[in-house]
Amino acid sequence: MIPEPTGSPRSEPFAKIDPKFQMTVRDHVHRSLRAAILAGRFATGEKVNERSLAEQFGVSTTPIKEALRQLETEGLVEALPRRGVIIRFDMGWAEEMILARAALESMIAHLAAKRIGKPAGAELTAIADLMAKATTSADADSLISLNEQFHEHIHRSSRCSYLAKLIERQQFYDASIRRVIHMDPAERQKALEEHTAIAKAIVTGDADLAERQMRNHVVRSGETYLNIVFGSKKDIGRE
Amino acid sequence: MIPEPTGSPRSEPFAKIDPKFQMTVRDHVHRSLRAAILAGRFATGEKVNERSLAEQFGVSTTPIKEALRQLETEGLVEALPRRGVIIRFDMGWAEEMILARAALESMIAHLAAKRIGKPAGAELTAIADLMAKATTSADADSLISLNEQFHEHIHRSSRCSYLAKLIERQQFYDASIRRVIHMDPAERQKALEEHTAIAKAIVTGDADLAERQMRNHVVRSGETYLNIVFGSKKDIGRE
DNA sequence: GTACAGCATCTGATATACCAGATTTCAGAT
DNA sequence: ATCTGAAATCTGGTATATCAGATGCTGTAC
Repeated sequence: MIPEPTGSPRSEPFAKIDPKFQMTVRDHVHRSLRAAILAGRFATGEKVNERSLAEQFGVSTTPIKEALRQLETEGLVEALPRRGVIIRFDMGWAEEMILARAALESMIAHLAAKRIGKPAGAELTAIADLMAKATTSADADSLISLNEQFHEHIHRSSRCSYLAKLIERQQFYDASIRRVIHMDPAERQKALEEHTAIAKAIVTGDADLAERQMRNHVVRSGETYLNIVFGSKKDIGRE
Repeated sequence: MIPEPTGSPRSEPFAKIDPKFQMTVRDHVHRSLRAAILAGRFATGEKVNERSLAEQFGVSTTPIKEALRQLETEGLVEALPRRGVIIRFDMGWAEEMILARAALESMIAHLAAKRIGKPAGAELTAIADLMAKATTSADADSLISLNEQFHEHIHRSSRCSYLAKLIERQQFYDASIRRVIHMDPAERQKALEEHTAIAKAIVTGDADLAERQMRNHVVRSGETYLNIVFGSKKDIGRE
C-alpha cells in the first residue's frame, strides 16, 4: 500500500482482494479432480483411493477428503461409507447436467426479464451488440469472454444469488472446449441469434419468452458440446 | 443368516442392505447442521467455529470440516479461506431454493411425461387415487408418505438420477413442518387438486402441461411453507 | 485521545497417527 | 475341487498435533 500523506481517506485507493481468490490445497485438488472427471479421465464406477490421490498430489489425505466431499455433494462421485468413493460421470450424467443447467438458467432468465431495470437492460443490449460484432470479426477468446459477461449480467439482473451459484456449479465445459465450440462459424451464428433473441425478450420484459429461449439455447449448445466431447449425435431429453 | 441345507442358491433370500444407510459421524453432523440452519437457528452472516462445533458434537474437527465442506457446496454456508465459514441462509435464500426446486421438478415432470410407460403410469394414477382417499380421511402422516411416493415415482419415471439427486438436495422442509402444512384442510384440498392434475398430465403424455403444473405446485406449496416458517405473506418470484 | 508497532491468542489448513470395517488370502476341512 | 473361516492386509473414518494466517490487545509515542 502506498503511504497516504494526508489524513483524508481516498475514496477507492485499491480494491480489496476477494478472500475467495486465495488458493488452498483442497481447492486445487477439487478443481483438478473435477476437471479430470469432466474430461472423462476416469471411468464410471471406478474406485478412487484417498491415499493414492494424496501421494499423487504430494499432500496429506486431509485436503483430499475435503475435496472428495465437495465432489460428492456436486454429484460427480458417490461415497459408499467405509468403502470409498466411486466416479459417477458418463454421457448420461452430462446430459442431465445440461438439463439441470437449462432448467435453472431459464428460471433465472424469467426472473431477469421481470426484474431488470432500464440501465441494466441497456447494458445487456450493449453486450449483445458487442457479441454481434465479435461473431464475424474477433477471435474466439473475446467471444468466450463476452459470453460469460452476457450470462453473468443476466444472473445479476435476476437478483438471485443462490440460483446463480447453483448454475455455476453446473457449468462444466471448460475454456478449451468452449474455444473448440466457438471455432465453427455456423455455431457462432446460431449462438448469436439465440443470444440476441434472449436479450430482446429480457429487455422487453417478456419473461415467458426469455425463459423458453434460454432453455432452448442451453440445451442446443449443450448438444453441440456433447457431440464434441462424446462424439455421437444426440438429442437431449428425447424419447 | 439362516443356514441353507441344500447347495441351491435361493433366488432372493434377503435384500442386501444399502451401504448408504450406514451412519458416519460426518453425516450426522451434516444433517444436524443442515436442519439447524434451515430451521433458522443461525443468523445470516454468523461465523461458525470448527473447534467449538467439534466440542458441542463431542467429536474431533475432522468430520466437522467435511460436513462444512458439504454444506458449502450446497450453498448453505460460505467459506472464506483461512478465515472460517459463515452461515448463508435467510428468507430470500429459502425463496430461491424453492425456485430452484420448481425449475428442476418441472423439468423432471416434463421428462417423466415423455418417458413414462403404461404400467408406471397406472401406478402413478393409483398413488394419486390413494392421495384422494387420504386427503379426506387419513392422518397427515400417511398423506406425507404418499406425497413422497408420488414425487419419487415421477423421478423414477423420468429416468433422471442426477436430476433426482439434485432435487433431493433442494428438499428442505422436514417432516415436522410438512405435518403442520398438511394439517390445514384447505391446503390438503389444493395439493390434492394439483397432484391429480399433474398425474393426469404425465400419464396422458402432455409434457408441457405437466411441467407448468408441477412448477405451480412447487411454488405455491413453497409459499405456504414460507408463510409458516418466516411468517409473512410473500409471492415468490414477483416484483 | 489517537495511532501504531509488537506481542499474545485464536482458528482454519494441513499432516500424521490410529482404529475399525471391508477385502483378500490362504490353509484346512469336506 | 470347493467351501469355509481365520488371519493378514487394505483403506476409509476419526482423533490429534502442528503450522501459519488472521485477529485482538496493549503499551508506548506523539
